[in-house]
Amino acid sequence: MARTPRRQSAVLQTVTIRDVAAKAGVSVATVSRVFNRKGPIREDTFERVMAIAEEMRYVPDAAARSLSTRSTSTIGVVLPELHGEFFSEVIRGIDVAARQGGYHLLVSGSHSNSEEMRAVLQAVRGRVDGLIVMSPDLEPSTLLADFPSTFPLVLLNSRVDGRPSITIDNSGGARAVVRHLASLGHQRIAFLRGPSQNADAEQRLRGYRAAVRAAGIDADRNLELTGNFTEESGYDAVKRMLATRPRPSAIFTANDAMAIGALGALVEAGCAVPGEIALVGFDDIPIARFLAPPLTTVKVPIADLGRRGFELLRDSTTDPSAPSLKLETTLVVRQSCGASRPARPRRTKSQ
Amino acid sequence: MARTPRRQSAVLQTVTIRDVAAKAGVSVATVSRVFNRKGPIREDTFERVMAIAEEMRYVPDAAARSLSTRSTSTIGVVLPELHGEFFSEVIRGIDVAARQGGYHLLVSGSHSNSEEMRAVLQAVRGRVDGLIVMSPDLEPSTLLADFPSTFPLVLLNSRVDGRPSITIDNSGGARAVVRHLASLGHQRIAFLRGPSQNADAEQRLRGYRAAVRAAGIDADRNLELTGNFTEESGYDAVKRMLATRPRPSAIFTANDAMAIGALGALVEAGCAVPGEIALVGFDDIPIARFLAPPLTTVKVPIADLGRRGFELLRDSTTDPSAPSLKLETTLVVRQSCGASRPARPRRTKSQ
DNA sequence: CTCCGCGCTGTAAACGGTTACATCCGAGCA
DNA sequence: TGCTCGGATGTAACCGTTTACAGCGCGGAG
Repeated sequence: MARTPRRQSAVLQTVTIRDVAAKAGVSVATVSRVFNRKGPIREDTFERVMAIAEEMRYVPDAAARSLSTRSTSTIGVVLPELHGEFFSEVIRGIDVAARQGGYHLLVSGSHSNSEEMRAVLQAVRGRVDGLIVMSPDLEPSTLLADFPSTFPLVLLNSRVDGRPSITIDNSGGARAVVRHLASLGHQRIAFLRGPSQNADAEQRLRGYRAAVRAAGIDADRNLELTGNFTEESGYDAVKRMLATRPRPSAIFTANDAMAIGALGALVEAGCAVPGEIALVGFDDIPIARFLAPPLTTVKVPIADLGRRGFELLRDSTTDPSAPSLKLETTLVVRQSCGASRPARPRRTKSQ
Repeated sequence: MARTPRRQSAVLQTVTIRDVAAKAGVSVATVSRVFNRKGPIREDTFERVMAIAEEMRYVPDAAARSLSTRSTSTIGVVLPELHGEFFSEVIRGIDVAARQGGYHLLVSGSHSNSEEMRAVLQAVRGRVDGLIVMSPDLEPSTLLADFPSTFPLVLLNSRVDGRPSITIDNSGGARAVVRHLASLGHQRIAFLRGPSQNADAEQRLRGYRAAVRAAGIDADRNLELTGNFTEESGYDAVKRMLATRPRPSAIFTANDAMAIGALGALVEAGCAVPGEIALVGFDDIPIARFLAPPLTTVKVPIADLGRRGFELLRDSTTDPSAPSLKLETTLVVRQSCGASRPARPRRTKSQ
């Protein structure tokens, strides 16, 4: 009862390891050994197999190899968003490190709610050897509940017990800003908060509060304005704030996007920056230095975040000691804070 | 001679379709049919298998499925770069469309030279069902040489005979700019070129030339300045140009990055924009509207590029008629061209 | 009552590699 | 010459699915 052998979907390569073996007059094991440079192979056998393989345009099938090996050589990257300077920079950081290490990247973004996020995590798992997850808004511990603790996984910008993670020194950055402004003589420094469920936003807030207390300057809770990381919310918050008295002499926004909005509101109100009110942001997105005046802000090492994330993932498979680490942030003084300094625009990305 | 059975690398799931079948008292075929909703299955069998699978936390193995099915459900995305607003927006466009269609994204970027590019294409192939490739600088036809013409593949922003592609109406956009400037009375419009091996750059140049000729205004070849899409090159070129006479009354740059550099040079020289010299860019990157003055430019539908790319790829597998298409660009008039108009900043990305 | 057809399910052969173990072969040695 | 030993290679089980085909039970037609 001859079965009709299944034939592949036309599109992919037709030449298998068996074809190569037959043509080279060796066994499949030998061909496999040649391709993986494993086990003892005679010089001339090696050459011959390679030549034939080349000639036949043989490329090992990734799926078959994965099935046998139990390892895809790809890692998954799950971000809340794919769009924007910030995330693309993270991905790039991971990409260069990963490719160097012989890994591919399976990315996925745009998961607003946790249902979607969970689904994506499930789908991606099984196709990857490890996962880099960034979930600033959603509580990650619940999302990761049904990942065995042995599954290689590193978190970016959030922490879960027992999982390695890479975070940013948000608090330190915020403290540096407040110290800097205080040293310039500011007594009333307003803080424009980010969304309260966002971990970064909360840490920046805590840094602000700690530094204000430490500097012994005005700690009025009315100085804390609410925003949600969007430019619009920055505009609105500052618009409202300008109607109140006494005004702060400086505004520190929890991210640069809100600083842009804030700047719009200030300019609209005819309020000189930094003359009447100084302005400082957080993130150092590329636009920051093109604002008028160029924005003083906190630089976060975004690409590093990605690179270190990959490295940590790679290492965590061999050494599960989970050495989470925190990356330094640095204050970038431009002109919006009042400590003026010239700045010639530098080269940026094309297109 | 009992072989020691191979056991998986500890990390991944241990429960296979056989385990589920055994526990549910059915055969593997039935479990498979339940999971793929294929073939006739009795209601109660379906429920029981599903329940057991859920309970055992069974997740089908992607590699095995791929091997059997000859289809990963992922598509590859190869870009020259991953960083920046432009590319991240392309990826996002692809991502949302792909996820909706049940596909995953394998991305790869940062290939400066064609050797690297070729290697990446090889590595990615076999792991994906199709490929979306963007290679504005490198000649794509040679890169794609050893891809059988049946391999599903679409090109972004470049064309190769017999391959479906999505391009942007660079020429039309450039013509619109020149027409607009001419209608404002400009007689001498300089053009700041992009790198000559870049296809987009060349098309924009051609559009500029055609429109200048059509408008019957000054077509002096000295009006064509050389640049390479970087901000720096824009700065340098305009700096040099300002030393010559007669000056143009408007500068049209082949992308926004160069416009930023150009603006820097103009401001530095005390040259009023648009008062003395009008300025127009191309791309409409997000920074564009935050420049002082806000930059008039050509908006290219970046996310569409990605989405349409995916759709074309999906369709091309069933219908290989390769309906390449060209996306419209639109002129966005802000203030740098002299046709003033107010603009309230709108909401942008957070963080 | 027999036979047919159909709905549901089971069996086992692929899919294309990797790799444990067996085998072969020639050199070195007693 | 017979034996050992190790390097090079072959054989075939196994990775976890999908799916062609076979089988079974049952209701209705003849």
